[in-house]
Amino acid sequence: MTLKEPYAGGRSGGALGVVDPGLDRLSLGVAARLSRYLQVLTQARKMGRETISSQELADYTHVNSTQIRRDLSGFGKFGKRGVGYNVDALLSEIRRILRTSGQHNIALFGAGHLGQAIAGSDIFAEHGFRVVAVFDSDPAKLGEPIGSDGTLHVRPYTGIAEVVEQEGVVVGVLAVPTAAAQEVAGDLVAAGVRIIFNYSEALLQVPPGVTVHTSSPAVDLLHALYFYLT
Amino acid sequence: MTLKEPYAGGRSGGALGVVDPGLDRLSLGVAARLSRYLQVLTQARKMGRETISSQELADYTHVNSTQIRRDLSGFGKFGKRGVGYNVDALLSEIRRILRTSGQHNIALFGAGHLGQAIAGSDIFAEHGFRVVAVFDSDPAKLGEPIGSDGTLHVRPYTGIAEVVEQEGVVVGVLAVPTAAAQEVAGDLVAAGVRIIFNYSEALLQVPPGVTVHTSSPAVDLLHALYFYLT
DNA sequence: TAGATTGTTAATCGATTAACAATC
DNA sequence: TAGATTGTTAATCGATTAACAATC
Repeated sequence: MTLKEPYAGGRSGGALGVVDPGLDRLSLGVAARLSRYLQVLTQARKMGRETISSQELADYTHVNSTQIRRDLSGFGKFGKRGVGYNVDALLSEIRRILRTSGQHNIALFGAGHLGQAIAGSDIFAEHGFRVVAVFDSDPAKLGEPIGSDGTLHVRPYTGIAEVVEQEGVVVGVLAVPTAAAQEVAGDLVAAGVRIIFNYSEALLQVPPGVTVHTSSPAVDLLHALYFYLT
Repeated sequence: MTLKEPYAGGRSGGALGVVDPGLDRLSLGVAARLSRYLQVLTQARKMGRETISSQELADYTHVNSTQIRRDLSGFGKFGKRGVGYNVDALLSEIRRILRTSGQHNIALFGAGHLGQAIAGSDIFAEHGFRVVAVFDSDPAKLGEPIGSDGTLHVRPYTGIAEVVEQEGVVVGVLAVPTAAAQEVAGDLVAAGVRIIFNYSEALLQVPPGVTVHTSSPAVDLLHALYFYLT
């Protein structure tokens, strides 16, 4: 590893020696960890914390504290020895590194319990994402208000392509029954969406170029239980 | 790496050379991946699939196919060259390796949207876990049926310790508002629970020896978005 | 000053990847 | 047979960990 190459997979920048931090492309691992730090910092700020140490971040994220210091030091010297990191300042730095400024629009499918839990979360708004449409094929739910800000209402499951185009949807979130997931995924792909979040258990078939991320609260819990119960 | 030591972190067994597979303790990484294979296999079986290749497993889990073959070959030769793995047989093998036979009881806190989504999931029953109690402090919800089998009803938020003892609860799942999470966590710890799943955004303070796993559907989505949107 | 914590190096470990013989 | 896929090795890469000087 050369001079100041950030510890970030470093496949770009290469021979320059000095790399403009924040312009280099992040590796998946670094991006994932930074977003977890961001989540803890956001919560720590709400709790009124002014500084936080790498050890505390490690306790909350289960990422090694040396790893955390190394991740951060690749982009600058954000901490104060003997004190820790300023919560507000570090939040800003990580937001800058992750380029969280952009506004990304999400379409949600399924207004059942999970869909309502997701639509009602204020996390997205806090991080620059926005749920712009909620679809459900149950006529009984049509028009029902959903989400926390009172502006969203459940739409019928029609006209996906028009909504995707008009609202600039870049991510489709599937909170539908497993049996319905493949159909919705197909419609999303046809509408031009390239990122799908699948909270069902379905094994989705999508063409190359479309990314599917599958996870659900119950499956997550299940995976983690294998860790802890042995 | 010596003779037949499974590729599994291998901190036990050591000099023996031949290690009884299935009795060795799994590393965290291997256990996590095996449980993901299990999830895909379970779904593949429901879809009527008889065999599956390491490449297909890789597509669905985003784990490298060589890694999958290596994970599995540490415990035996389960595949057929040119064909792939038999879904049923591999399911049994992984279940045996993960010792999924045990019955583990879960207490759920919060009967809101997320709580109902979790309680209503049939994943737990499929994998040998059981939600034995659901608590909520909202009097309007008391006695309400919850879950898919009709036997569970929402309990008032009292007598945690008694329920934990009588029902043999080993895991507490928090699907409560962020502001309430710390109080419930404290009560769970006092009742002797050592594994807590936190679906709120709270940064929980727990004594040493207690494991907290924090994640929520919305936060998961957020983390993953940083991958795909750049 | 004394204690705490960062920033950084070095060593080790586990995961990823490419490659390919074995074999179904 | 020919094609496909496993089981396995070797090389590389990224994560983890220990250690510690720098310094707040």
